[in-house]
Amino acid sequence: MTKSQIAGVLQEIATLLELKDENPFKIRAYANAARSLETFGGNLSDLQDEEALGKIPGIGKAIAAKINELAGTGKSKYLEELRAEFPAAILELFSISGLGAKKIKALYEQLHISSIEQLREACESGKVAELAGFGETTQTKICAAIEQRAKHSGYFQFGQIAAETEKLRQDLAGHPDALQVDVAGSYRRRREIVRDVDFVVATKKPAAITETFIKHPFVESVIAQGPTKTSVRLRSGIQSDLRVVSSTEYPFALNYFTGSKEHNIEMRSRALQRGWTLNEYRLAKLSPDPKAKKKIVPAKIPKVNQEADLYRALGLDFVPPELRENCGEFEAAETHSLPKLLEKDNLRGTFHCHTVASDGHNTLEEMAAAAQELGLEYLGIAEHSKSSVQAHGIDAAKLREQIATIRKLNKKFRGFRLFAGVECDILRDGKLDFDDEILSELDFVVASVHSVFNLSEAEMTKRVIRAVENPFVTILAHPTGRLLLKREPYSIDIPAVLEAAAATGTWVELNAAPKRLDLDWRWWPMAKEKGVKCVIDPDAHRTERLQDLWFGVGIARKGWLTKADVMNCLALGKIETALQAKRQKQE
DNA sequence: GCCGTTTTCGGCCCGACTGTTTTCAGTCG
Repeated sequence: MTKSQIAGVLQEIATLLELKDENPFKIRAYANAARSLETFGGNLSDLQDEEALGKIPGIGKAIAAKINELAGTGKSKYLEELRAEFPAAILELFSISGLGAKKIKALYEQLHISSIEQLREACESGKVAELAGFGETTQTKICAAIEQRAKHSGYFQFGQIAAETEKLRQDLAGHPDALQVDVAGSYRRRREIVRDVDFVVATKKPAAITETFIKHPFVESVIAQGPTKTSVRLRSGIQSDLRVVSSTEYPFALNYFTGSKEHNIEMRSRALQRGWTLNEYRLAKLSPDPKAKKKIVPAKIPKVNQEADLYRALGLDFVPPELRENCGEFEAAETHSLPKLLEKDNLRGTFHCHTVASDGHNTLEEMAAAAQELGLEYLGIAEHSKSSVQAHGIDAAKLREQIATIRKLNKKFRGFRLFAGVECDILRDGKLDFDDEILSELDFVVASVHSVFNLSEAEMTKRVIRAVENPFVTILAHPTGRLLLKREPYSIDIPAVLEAAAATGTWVELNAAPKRLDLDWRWWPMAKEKGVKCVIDPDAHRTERLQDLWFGVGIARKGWLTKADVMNCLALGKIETALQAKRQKQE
């Protein structure tokens, strides 16, 4: 079982414990452990090493033993016992918004409802409204939530909602009573998948801001509305929450609603250690607890005008939002060792773009012009190779033609260069789709898997490593092949691939297309530790998509990467040297 | 079930909104 499958099992245990009305802290322990395991970026070669597992925060003796059992046998006796108590489909009821463990338990015990279909029938026949604690309104809301769920999965790719979000933010910021406006939440943390969009607004006239928000043309319906908090459904299907606060409260609200939840918990516990309590409005002195054995004398509360002041008050350097996942940022912020993260302006060029020669929509000239407009000094063209028939992959003759055209075009440019490359398919056995002779004529080679995704982990890993070991391969593209919300990554041993990339000096791509964002941010700290270099590519099939680089920068920042870790931060002269050096390394 | 610069026991983040209730439980983030 993989790390993330095991994390899934731990989460399922937590959910089932909730249904059983178990001790809430026990439930939280399992949920925390699941998340902690999922996001743990450190070296964890052996999931059966209980001692190493126990060192992961949130995982103690009992859970370490269960992980060990899962890793060894693929099963958990404890999980099976829990599952036996409820019908399997009952878990899907948790995806209906407005339903939690208590209500689901009541529906199951009193109406024997254990699936969404049964729930819909019970609502339609009016039985749900008759239950104690339920009513007509709840019944109607459940019906609406079931419909909503059928229409949208509830999950959105960051890139799907970015434009809408930025526009809404601008419109709120344009309101004369809006003093400060930010998007908070997972959007601000640049998560690849978001469930909602959170706005925080500082104002003296909360009602006016709320009114503007709910009347915005993007808003489809109002879910909840109060004096400080409003929730709506946008036309795209995503939920959006607005919080309106005063200017003094703003830094606290922004910090709180940016999260992550785990980050907030740590922030609050750090406040408690200082004798303070932290909420979304302020830092306040704890009222003395008469039951406490030893008294904490609260320190004086410093003035907080912006988020950075709050971090300073808690003995921390400012933590960039992308790092707020409780994955080591506190240790680093405390010891002044947070990295200076990559900025968008650090990028000097990019690779891996397509043109009309394969499945792109623009010409070489158009792509080059668009890249220059973005201020880039170089652009690498990498059409699909002949095996990718579905993507109109090109053969050696056509590739040679393109090389010649690129060389000719380059004579016309000043301070800009096109690099001739190819996105060469990695065949089933790890051989490349072109022979070394033609690869050697190119400036760079991107290697990627586009077929036969269902190999075993061992076979897939061997296949990709074989490609990485070809001296002409410059970049390993989208290393897991995932399509967010659509296709799972193929099974592959990423640490082993990173090891091979480090040994051969092959750059690993951070594919910036919002549907990919691959390699995932969770792997980059390990990649960096192994000495692997990153390259951020938009995989653009049309000129506008060059701007996807922005999404890639967000993910690189989440992966703790700096300018020095990303190859395409090199200026034109230096990248030319680096491309040559990569080849000479093994020739 | 986890955790410890005070701790191996006794805590565990905290508030908004809703609906069904007459003071609060459930859900959500």
